[in-house]
Amino acid sequence: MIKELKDNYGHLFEDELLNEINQVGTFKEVPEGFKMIDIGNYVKAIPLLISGAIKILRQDNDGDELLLYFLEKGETCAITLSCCLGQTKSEVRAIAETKATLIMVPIQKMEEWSGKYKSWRSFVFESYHHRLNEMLETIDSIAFLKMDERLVKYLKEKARISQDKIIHHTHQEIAYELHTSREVISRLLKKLENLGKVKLHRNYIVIKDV
Amino acid sequence: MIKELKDNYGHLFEDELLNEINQVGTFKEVPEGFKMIDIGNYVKAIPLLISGAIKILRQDNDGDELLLYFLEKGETCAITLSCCLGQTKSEVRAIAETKATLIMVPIQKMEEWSGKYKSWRSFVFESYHHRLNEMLETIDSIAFLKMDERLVKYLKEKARISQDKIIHHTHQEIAYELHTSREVISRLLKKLENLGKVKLHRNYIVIKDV
DNA sequence: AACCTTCTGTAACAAATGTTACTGTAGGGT
DNA sequence: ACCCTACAGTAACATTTGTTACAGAAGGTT
Repeated sequence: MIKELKDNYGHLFEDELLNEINQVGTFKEVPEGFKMIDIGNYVKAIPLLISGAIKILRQDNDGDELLLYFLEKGETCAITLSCCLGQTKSEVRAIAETKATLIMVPIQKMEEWSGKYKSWRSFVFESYHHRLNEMLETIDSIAFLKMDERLVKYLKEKARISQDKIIHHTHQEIAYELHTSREVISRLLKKLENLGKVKLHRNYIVIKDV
Repeated sequence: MIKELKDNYGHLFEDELLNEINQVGTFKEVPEGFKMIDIGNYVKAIPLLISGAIKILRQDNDGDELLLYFLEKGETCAITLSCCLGQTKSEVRAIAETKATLIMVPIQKMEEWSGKYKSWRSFVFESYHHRLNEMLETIDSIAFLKMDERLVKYLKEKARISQDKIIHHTHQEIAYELHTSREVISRLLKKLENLGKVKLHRNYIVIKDV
């Protein structure tokens, strides 16, 4: 484990802390689509992402979903950190967007390391900072953009995260994540296809020029 | 100053930290409507709110606004904390919603106290936690609620914050904060009036039963 | 090949929100 | 008292988004 840890977090943490993480952390590999945390779950460990991506979703009382943002390698989930400290239930759902590898650190270490290591504090604060900005970005999209613009942004982001010009999602799945209906997505995708920006297929979409 | 400090933060911080805050902090009183931070500003001090409320607004490139949430007494602005650490520009605007009093702490103390005082760390983490949850709440409203529901929620929140059944805003001002048009707000307010939930007047609205 | 399920395309319509345009009026300033 | 300006009311219309309904195609299963 020490190698992946060093590669991804070596520039952030001092050797002593890396060693501690190595001792108490457990390595974990999850497949695409794996549900890591659901709404209402208690969080027992802090995930440090080594590879892959995790999508974070919000759900309202009627079961309507909305994609909030992605976690990528070298990042952790600030909402999880937040839950650890307050011992509160998760307000969001986390699902592996791609196959992912991570190191799970017991939550007790959180407070201990915060007092002991400046680099850990910086990491935690930086995570919060990053996450707040992602949330602002999400709010901007929902509040200020029309659905067609949101869809384009979504397709770009998905392609970037998976490093693939091919988006393996049905229109229905996209509709869930953007919180709209399948027909609306079909309609807008068809417009994008007519503009030559995408090529539509059954179960996947090829990004051409967005 | 020590009294207000003790009253509002005494249960959170140990005496030693309270004394430090008292020494390096400066007391500040701002009138309603005072613009405390604008988008693009660098943050030079951390505000600890003693009384009153601060509203936090987001703005897009076209100048369109959106109310994010309020800060109340005993709270600080996590986005500000975040800016302090990263030395980045503010992504939001902060305006006094009511007359407010606060203690301004130089940002250099932030890191120093985080290592030194567990209570300060808890306070900072708790602020982030609270703020992330407020952001989720805001996202829920924009994503899942219709404008009429958002308006009702807005009126309730304004009344609670100002502790006043009378909302001193024009329809245009409400429209800005909810990011819609004046006509839409007038139309929905009129509906609420017909339902007996509010009473409309020029420049103010009386909340009856929402 | 025949069948079945899931996905996509699309039209027609409904509802919500945004825009334009104009009227009346409250309330402050002179 | 008169005028002026900002605010509120409202109708008519445009646009966007959501809903219903159905047809047809892709692709796997038997």
